[in-house]
Amino acid sequence: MDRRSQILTIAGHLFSQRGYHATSMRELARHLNLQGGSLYAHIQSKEELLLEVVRQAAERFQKVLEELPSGDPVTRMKALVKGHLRVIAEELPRATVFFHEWKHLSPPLLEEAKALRRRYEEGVQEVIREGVEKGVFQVENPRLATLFVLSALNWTYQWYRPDGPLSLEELSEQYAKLVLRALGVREGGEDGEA
Amino acid sequence: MDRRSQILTIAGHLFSQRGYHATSMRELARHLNLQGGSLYAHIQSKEELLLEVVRQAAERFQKVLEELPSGDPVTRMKALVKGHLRVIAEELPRATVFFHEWKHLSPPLLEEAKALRRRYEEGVQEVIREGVEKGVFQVENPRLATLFVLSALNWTYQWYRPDGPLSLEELSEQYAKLVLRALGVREGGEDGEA
DNA sequence: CCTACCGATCGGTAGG
DNA sequence: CCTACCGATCGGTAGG
Repeated sequence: MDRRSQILTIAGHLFSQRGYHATSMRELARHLNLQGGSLYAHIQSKEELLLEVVRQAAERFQKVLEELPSGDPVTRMKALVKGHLRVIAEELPRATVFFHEWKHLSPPLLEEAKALRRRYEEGVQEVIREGVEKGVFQVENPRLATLFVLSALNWTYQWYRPDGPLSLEELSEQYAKLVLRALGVREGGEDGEA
Repeated sequence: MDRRSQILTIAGHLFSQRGYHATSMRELARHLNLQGGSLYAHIQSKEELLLEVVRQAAERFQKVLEELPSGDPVTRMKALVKGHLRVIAEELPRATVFFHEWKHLSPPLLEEAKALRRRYEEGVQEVIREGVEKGVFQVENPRLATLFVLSALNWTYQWYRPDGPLSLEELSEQYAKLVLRALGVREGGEDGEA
């Protein structure tokens, strides 16, 4: 891992824990055994650092959408829920920055962050819309259903901890069931009762 | 509204928009036509201000729990969803601070904020647990179901805007249906189809 | 990657 | 509630 990647990783940790504005460049430098000013040999500005972390997270989430299995909407939705939760589990700091700290970017860079988030949300919306069109999902308002699902998914970064009581596998299995039920899918997938 | 209440209201707006650390006391003072130092005639510290805003929001959310109708779990859950969304609609800045900015408090005050949030979350959990015990809600893991519902509810402050396409009434009606379905309640409440 | 520094701004206080 | 101020810290740069 080159120096710049190291900086990005530590910046992700600090931004997610303390928040963007509460993290100073000197503090970041200290974690890398550098002097404050030395950071600027590798990066342009604090804000560029924030955007870069957002980009890394966006890439991971986007990959989940791209690697979704083709097939019936239930299978796709399950894979989406599991993939989303896996990214959060594996990339908690970056995911946190993606969900929150992006707001502290200012106009030129802010637009890119918004676009990255919008792109992902539209991907989720597409999966749901497909299911509705095929009559598999039964919801009155697909847009609202999407917001509901995104809300349930996104907020998980607030409470999910890798060392929690539920394994990622169990968690995402059950979470997928809850999502599918909300979307009006009648019980009885591959594996039985509810 | 006395001066202190005004300060708290504007602080809520600024903290929710720019974030706690990105809001300076001078900026807050400017919005109140004061000099920076004059704020300290009414408050003790910036951090006390943050906690106070959290307290105000917590009070509103807690009131929703206290005023829940007694009766069957479905009715109670519906009222909870509607009440929660109404607080977010009516108190968006304070709600935002309650959901996010509280993290920037430090240890003595932080504990109180955590306790306020925990109390509300346990209230929600109780409503769900009741429904499960009475056999009205059908979920494998009540704790996880609670986290799911809280996630769906809490994240709404991120996208709900009072001037959006859906009225609060329509929104919360449909949101309640999605929540109830996720909790395994079969269709057909007071008002028909899905 | 360090040393040394820049101007700006921060939260908060004293004294009136 | 204002004026005037405190020490600390901020993001970033020059020059090596």
